[in-house]
Amino acid sequence: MKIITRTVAIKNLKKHLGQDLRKLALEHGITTYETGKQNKGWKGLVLERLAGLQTNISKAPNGLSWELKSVAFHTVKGELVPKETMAITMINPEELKAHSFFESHCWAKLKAIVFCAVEWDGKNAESGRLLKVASLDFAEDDELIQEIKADYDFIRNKLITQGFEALTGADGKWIQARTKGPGHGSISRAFYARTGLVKKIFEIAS
DNA sequence: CCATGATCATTA
DNA sequence: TAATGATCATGG
Repeated sequence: MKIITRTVAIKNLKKHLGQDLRKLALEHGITTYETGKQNKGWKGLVLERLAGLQTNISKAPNGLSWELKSVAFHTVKGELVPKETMAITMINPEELKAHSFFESHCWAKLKAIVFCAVEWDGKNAESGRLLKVASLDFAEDDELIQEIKADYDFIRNKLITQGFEALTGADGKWIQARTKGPGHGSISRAFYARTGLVKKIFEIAS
């Protein structure tokens, strides 16, 4: 199996800048929504494919390598802004209690992340152009990181004092602990990056 | 069956 | 319009 580094992945992804993701999905045999069903994760799968990855690094329980994320952007008054929040990683209550921010998967992923901006028009995703690819290297003393850490600590503290169930998407300024489960009664949680954070990240990366 | 991808639906 | 909470397809 071939090892894909961040640099290589970005290089691969940049070859597809400006292209239509939907078409690429078709070429790679990835189901989108055309089967009549709704595959909400297809863009992520396509991107992973384009980067040269196998389709199963997604689980990344150990966060050993880097993360590939895509964000939907839409245009507001001629300016490109993040349309939605972005999932960062699952929350494991026990690990959240045990680890500090810089020990967490959240940080491990955040500091080695590769963002893909995707233009997203409407619900059906007919035109999904790959807008931009950006890699990021956060420093621990970064001002922004300190604020994110504060959010992490807040959420962590709430988990410890009020329990896992008390967490809500309203917590946190830059990151949030939103529900995210299989979707049939079973509910778990994950860290999400708010749109403001996504925007900031792109400003830094530019 | 559950974890992971990320969006969709609902409400304020 | 924005924000939160819930949901779906896929792979192992």
